[in-house]
Amino acid sequence: METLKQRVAEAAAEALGIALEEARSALEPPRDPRMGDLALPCFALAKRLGRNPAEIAAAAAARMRCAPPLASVRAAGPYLNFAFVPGAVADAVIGRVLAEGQAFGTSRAGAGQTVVIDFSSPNIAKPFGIHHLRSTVIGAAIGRILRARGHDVVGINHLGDWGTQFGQLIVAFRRWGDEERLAAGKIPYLLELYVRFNAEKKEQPALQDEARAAFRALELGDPQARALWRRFREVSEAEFRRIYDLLGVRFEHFTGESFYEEHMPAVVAELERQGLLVESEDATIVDLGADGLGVSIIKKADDSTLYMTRDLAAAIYRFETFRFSRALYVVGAAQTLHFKQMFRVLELLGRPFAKHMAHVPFGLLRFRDAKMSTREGRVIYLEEVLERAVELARSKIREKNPGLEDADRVARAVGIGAVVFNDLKNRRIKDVTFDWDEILAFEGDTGPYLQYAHARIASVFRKAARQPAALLGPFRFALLDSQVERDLTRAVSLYLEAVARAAAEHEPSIISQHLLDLAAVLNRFYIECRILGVDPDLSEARLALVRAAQITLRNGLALLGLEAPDEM
RNA sequence: GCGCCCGUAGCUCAACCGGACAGAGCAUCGGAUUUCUAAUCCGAGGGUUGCAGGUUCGAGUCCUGCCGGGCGUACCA
Repeated sequence: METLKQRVAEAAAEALGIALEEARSALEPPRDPRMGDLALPCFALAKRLGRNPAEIAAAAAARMRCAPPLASVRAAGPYLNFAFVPGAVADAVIGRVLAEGQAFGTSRAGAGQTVVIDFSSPNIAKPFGIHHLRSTVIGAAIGRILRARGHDVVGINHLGDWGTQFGQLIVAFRRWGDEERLAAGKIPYLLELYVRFNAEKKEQPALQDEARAAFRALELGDPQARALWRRFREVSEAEFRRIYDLLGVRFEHFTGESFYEEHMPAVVAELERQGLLVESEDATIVDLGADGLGVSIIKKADDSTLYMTRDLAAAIYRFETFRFSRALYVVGAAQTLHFKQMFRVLELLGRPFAKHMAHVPFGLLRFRDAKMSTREGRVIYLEEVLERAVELARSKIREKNPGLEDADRVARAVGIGAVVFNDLKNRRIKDVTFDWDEILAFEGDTGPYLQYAHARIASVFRKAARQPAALLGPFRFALLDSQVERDLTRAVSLYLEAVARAAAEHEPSIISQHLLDLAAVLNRFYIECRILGVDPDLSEARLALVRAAQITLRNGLALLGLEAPDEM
C-alpha cells in the first residue's frame, strides 16, 4: 500500500508542480470509498496559488498520465481522486497479512523506549467493583497497543493499600470484627465493617479521630496494626488476582502505595531542602498558587502522609528504576488536578522526566439511581457482572449452537468480551452510565458482533476442509472488483493506521471503531459474496481476502483484550 | 465563585492535521434463511451538531460569550 501511495504521490507531485513530500502527506483515503482509493484535496495549493481548487484539480486530472497500477484519476470538485486497477490494493495488502499473521499490525516504531503504565489500582479491603473496570480495561489495552508498537511496557498496579481508610478499618475490626467471619466472608465482610464504621461515625464523630490515630500507628509501625493491615491485603489480593485472570490482565509490578512508604521521607526532605515546603493551617504544603493549581498537601496537620506524598515518591522511584521515556497514569478524569499538581511539583524539584509523564483520563461511571456509594455498601461487583454475562452467553450458545464443544470456554470468551468491549467502544473521556441491558448486549456494536464475524470465517474454512496456512497463492486479486470486496480490502489495510493512531492518542476506541467497521463490511461481504463453490480462482482470492480480514479482526481483538473463538 | 470536561437522530455514540451530501448501533416499522452460523443482512422514517456571535474559501471540529450537565476546588483517593 505504501508503494502504491508513493506512485500516486510521484505522479501527482509532477502534475501539480509541488514537492513529493507535500503530495505524499496530503494524500488520504477518501471518506466515501466509492470516490476511489486515494484522494488529494487541493485547498492548500489553491490558496497558495490564489486559484480555484476545483480548476486546479481538473487541470491536474487532465494532465496526469494514467498507467497501471493507476486505473483512473478524476477531479471531483476540489478533490483529485485516484483509483487503482482491480486487485492492486489487494495485491499490496492481502499477501502481507497472510504472511505476517499475528504479527500484522505490529511494528518497531517504539523500540528502545520504555513506557510505564499505572492502571487499575483498586483499593484493598474494598470490592473490585464495576467502576474499576474502566481503568483496568483501558490501561491494559493501552499497554498491549504500545507493546505492539515495540515499546517496552511496564504495567504497574498501584494498589490503594495505604491511607486513613485503613485506620478506619482497623478500628472497625478491633471493635466489631471476627477473624473467622473474615476468613469466610472475605472482601464482602470487610465492606460490611467499612459500611458499619461509616454509619456509626455519624453518631460518634470521635471514631474518625480514632481512625486517624490508628493509621498514624500503622505508619509508625505498630505491630498489631501492621498485622491486621497485612491480613486485609492478603484477602484482597487473592480476590483481585482472580478477576485479573478472568480479564486476562497482567501486571509487571503489583506494588501498592505502601511499597513507597520508605521512599517518602527522602522526598519530603528534598522538598524541604529546596525550600518548596510551607506550613499552612497546620499542614505542610507546596504552594502552587502561582501556577493556578492551588496548594498541594504533602503532610497533614498530624504529620501523616497523603497520596500526593506517595505518588511523588512512586514517580521518582519509577524513573530511577525503569528510566522510562514515558509514564502514563490511567486514572479517572476527576483526578486531573492531582496529576497537574504532581507533575508541577516534580518540575519544581528539578526532575526533567516530569515532562514525559501524562495523565490518561477517562470519564466517570455513573448509575441511573445515583446511589452507588461504597460507604453505604451499595456496590456492583465486577465479578457478578462478568458471571451474568458468561451465563447469558452460555444460554445463547445452547440456543444457537447446542453441539458446541468447549462451550464453557467460548461462553467465557464471549460474555467477558461483551463487557470488556463495551468499555472500550467509545472515547475514554466520555462518562458512561451503568446499564445492565447495554453491558449484556450481544447484538449490534458489541464484542460478540466482532467475534461472530471472526467465527463465521473460521466456519468457512472448516466447511471447505482447508487449513488457512495452506492458502499459498498466487491469487488473482483482480477478480475482487466488486464494491464490498474493495471495501473489505480497504478496511484491512486501514487497520495499520488505526493501531498507530490508537497508540499515539492512548485511545483504544480508535481500534474498536475500526474493528466495528471491518466486521460490518465482512458481514456484508459474507451475505453478498459466495466464497465456496464459485470459480476456483475467485474462490481462492476470496478465501485469501476473508482470511486476511479474519487475522486483522483477531489481532485487533487481542489488543483490546478479547479472545476470538473459532466457533460460537 | 473559580478551574477543567462534556453537550451531535427518541436513546447510546462515530466523524483522522478544520474539508466532499454529519455516519453507526439500539429502539420503531417493513423485508431476507432448500446454499459458507440470522449473535447476521437489506430497506424506511428520524438532525437548526445546546444557543448567539466571530475567524476561514470552508466550522460538529478553532476563538469569545451565554445556557445545560458533570467533576474538581486543604488535610479521602
